[in-house]
Amino acid sequence: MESKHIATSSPFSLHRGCHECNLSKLCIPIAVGAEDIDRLEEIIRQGKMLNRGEYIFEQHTPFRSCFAVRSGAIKTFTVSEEGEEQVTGFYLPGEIIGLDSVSMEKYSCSAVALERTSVCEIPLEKFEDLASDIPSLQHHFFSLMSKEIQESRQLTMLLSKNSAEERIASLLLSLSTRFSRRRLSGTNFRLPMPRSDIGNYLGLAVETVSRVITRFQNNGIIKVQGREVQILQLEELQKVLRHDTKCLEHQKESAVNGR
Amino acid sequence: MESKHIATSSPFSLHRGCHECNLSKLCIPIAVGAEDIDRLEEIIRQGKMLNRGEYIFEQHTPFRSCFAVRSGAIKTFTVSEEGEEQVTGFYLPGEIIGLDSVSMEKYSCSAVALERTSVCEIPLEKFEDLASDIPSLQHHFFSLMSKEIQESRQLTMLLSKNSAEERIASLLLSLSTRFSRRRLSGTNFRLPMPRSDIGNYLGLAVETVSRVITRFQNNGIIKVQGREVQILQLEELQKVLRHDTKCLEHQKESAVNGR
DNA sequence: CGTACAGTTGAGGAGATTCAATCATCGTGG
DNA sequence: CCACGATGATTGAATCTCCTCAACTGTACG
Repeated sequence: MESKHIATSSPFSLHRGCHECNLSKLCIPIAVGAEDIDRLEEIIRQGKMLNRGEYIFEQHTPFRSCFAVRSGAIKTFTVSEEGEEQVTGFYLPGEIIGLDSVSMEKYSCSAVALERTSVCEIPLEKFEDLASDIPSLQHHFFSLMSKEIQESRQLTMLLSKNSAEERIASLLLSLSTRFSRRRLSGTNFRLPMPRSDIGNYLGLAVETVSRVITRFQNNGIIKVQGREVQILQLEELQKVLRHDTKCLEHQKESAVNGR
Repeated sequence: MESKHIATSSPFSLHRGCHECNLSKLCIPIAVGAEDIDRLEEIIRQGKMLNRGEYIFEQHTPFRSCFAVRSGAIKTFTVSEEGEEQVTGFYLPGEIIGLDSVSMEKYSCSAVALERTSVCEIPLEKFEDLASDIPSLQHHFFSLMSKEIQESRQLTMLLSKNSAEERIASLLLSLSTRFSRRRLSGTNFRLPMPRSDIGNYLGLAVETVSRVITRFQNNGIIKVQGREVQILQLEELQKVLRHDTKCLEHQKESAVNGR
């Protein structure tokens, strides 16, 4: 269970540059030619390590940098005046955090490591200069931010229109495709976050998350053991998201049928 | 009721440049020095007029430009595969639409005029070149996009954590501050959108929107006549948003008391 | 081996939805 | 200028999904 850390966060990989990073096709370097990667590397501080629970940055502190996740997993969240936490996102290797605070005075959310995690720091001031010089880099960064807006819109839509089942199906599918992109299994993976964070993120009570997951399992769509997830019927999960299927065969009936 | 249009969208103002536009402090030009505004004006197509119901751009068509709203009001929305509409935002003068599609192949949403509206077109390709040349412009544009992410996050939060009353209070307050920014009344204004769009945007049924508005009115917080809104107690509305007050004194009781 | 925390399960209740009917408003054409 | 249909808005009643509260189970860790 801890073994996967070794692969991605060994001391060696930490000090490799963007050239060697196997995430470069997902990350910032994708935008720049080989000759410009060196300039990019110059401004990026590589491979800062964090233990579970450690902060990458904190809400309301001065904004300096975005961060690329290199290994591990991160959650971002805001805390309202009343002290309520709101999870705004989960970030996996190859993804960028801090885009919502670019060109702001202060970070608009906090970011904490959900497990042992390494990140690359992208100081925005220097980065903006570089982006002015390299049009494709500016373009790519616009694109990243634009995607972030779209994803947030997606989530908004999910929350405003979809049932608990559909929301959870959506999250599972999102994780699945994001693992696949990194050439990991899209059907067998470990949830980096506790149920409470899932609920918070999706606007559901923990109990509801738990119930829905159990329901999915009873319907043979997934198999769950703690945080270990196995997607057995990907298509069914997609159907759930499309309002096609409802898996809410309330257990009453099956109970009556003596199962 | 139609008089306000004359002020902001008379043929004259349409062909005035950014220099004279009274929205320049809210819009793009804020970022550039006086000497650079001319270069900005060169690439911006000013004052395109649209009637209510006309599209500024349509989802899935090739992305070319962002648009700054000059007068009127716009709603953006996506249509899912099943044909369901999801309103993603309302935009008032001084605000920019299309940021969620920057550096994308195609528009990720459609934009239609909610009333007679004029917009300025910002062709992104040329704009990116200019942004490379003018660091403050690049910076400002990053900032705009970042704000858009944050606002979308705000909305997500609203939908996931807040009741119907709180959501509607939030929208009213948002409109109020946005009108104020333009030095219009923040307490007396006309809703540019129908209840159905409000409901769709806030993840509520039209009936719920109607009920909550009526409730607010019964509690003396606002006065509503069709789309004309008068905020009578701004502080109370803010309290609602902070979970402080609940205005759900269900009418039952007042009915018992013989009203 | 007990404490703490994460996750599951059950019962009951509250807020929002859905369905249905009614009322209001507005632009249009006779 | 008024009647008309259409769309938008309101109100009521019944239903349902999800939340809350509570108890319980499992698991990690000192």
